[in-house]
Order: sequence, then structure tokens, then C-alpha cells
Amino acid sequence: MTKSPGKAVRGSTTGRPIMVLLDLLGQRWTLRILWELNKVPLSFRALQEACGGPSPTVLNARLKALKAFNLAEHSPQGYRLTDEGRSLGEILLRLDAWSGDWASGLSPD
Amino acid sequence: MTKSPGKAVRGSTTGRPIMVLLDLLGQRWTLRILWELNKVPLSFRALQEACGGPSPTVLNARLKALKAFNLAEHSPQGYRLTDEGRSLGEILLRLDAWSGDWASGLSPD
DNA sequence: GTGCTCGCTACGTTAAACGTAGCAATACTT
DNA sequence: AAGTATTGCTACGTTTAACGTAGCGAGCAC
Repeated sequence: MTKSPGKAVRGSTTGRPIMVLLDLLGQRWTLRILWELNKVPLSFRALQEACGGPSPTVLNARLKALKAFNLAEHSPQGYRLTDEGRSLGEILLRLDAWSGDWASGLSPD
Repeated sequence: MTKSPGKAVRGSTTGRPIMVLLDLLGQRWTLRILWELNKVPLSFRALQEACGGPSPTVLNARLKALKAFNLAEHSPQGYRLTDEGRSLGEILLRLDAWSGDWASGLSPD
């Protein structure tokens, strides 16, 4: 069974796109994979290393999901984000910017 | 041990804020909790229901983390986002907007 | 007191992720 | 052509995260 907007996901039966997205991004490694691929295309093994060593089992599962959702694809140059994936990646860059301010407010040195 | 920017997290030993953030948001229910609290403050039990029924064990663990990271707090009106939490919530609204376009591109009816 | 809701904690069970091993396919080397 | 390396995985037994139900102590309502 392939999850997609319109179908039920963990914690929501409505299948609203945002719920599907939150469910997808809430799975371990998904955000990190998007983050890494947003910087540069990587081979399976290179991606695994860049992420800090998730098991190939999970990595493959996540890549499968990202491909099914048209966010990533497997090119000759390795795995990379699609156009849609890159537009999502831009939001991740905002998270990065945000996290800087956030960190400087926490546990001040 | 309390994780915080500067300390190691799953998949990263550097403790860069973005890594801490991706780790936090990549835990199940965290994004959803932020999403719900970004709309309206909720009591523990109401939040649990709004999220679609995560176990109280996990919910409490997430709330603990969000409080430790100064993203949420427990007010007399229930759990709610801090100022910082709300600024993160704004980025989630962007995710919502993005997900609309994303969904319309997937599996066209 | 009786009965509510509230914020949890306990605890046994299921599901997700781990880590190591290894295989088939292609590419590179000599 | 034969050997070596790399790539993209799959298999599988183990550990960790999340589940789900039960229930407790505190506070308020009547």
C-alpha cells in the first residue's frame, strides 16, 4: 500500500496533504536525507555515510517513499531531489536560518 | 542527559543547531504537536486527542523535550507554544502552503 | 463525600529502526 | 579475461521506540 495525499496516514484519516507531509517528515531520517540531498546528489552509500549511518534497510525504505512522493529520484549521478524536492528543500533552509537564532537563545555561554 | 545545540544527537556529533532541530522534528509526533499547538493551546488530554491518540508516554516525552528547548510551555490555559515556538510554527505554515501544490501534482485524479 | 477532569506514570506488547553480513550487477584495472 | 572495487540493495537476528490500556494523586464541582 502506497500512502499519498488523499489516503489515511498515522494520526489522520483525512489524508490532508499537510498531514501526509508531517507523517512523512516525522519518520526518522527523512528530514536528514532531504537535507543532505538538498546540498548535493549522493550515491546510496555516500548518502548513508552523510547521514551518519542509518541502516541500509531504513535508508532504502525512505528513498522509496521519497521517490513515490516525487521528492527524490535516482539519476546516474546518484540520488537527488526533484524540482518539487528542491522547493521543499528551500523551506529546510529556512529551518536552518531559524535554528541559528534559536540556538543562540538557548543555554547562553 | 539533555540534548541541546552544542551536544551530539542521533546522526551528528557536531551538535549544529540544524542537526539538533532535524533530530527533534524527526521524532514521531513532534511536528504534529507543534502543528496543533500552533493553532491553539490545548490541555494534555486535548492535545493527545487532537494529534490522533499518541500514547501519553510519548506525548509527555515530546512535551518535555519541547519545553527543554523552549518551544512549548505549560500555562494555565494548557500547553502552548512560546514565542520561539510560534516563530517555528510560521515555518510550518509554509510547509502547509507547499503541501497544497505538492499534492495537486501527485496522482492527478 | 461522589464524581468530574487533569497531568501524568507503569508496564507488558507490537512495530520501527539497528547493525552486520552478503549478493548480484556494473565499472574499473591490469 | 580475470581480478578488484563500487554500487544498490536484501536478509535477518537484535535492540530501541512507540503503543495501548490501566490507573494514581491532585484539584475542582457539587
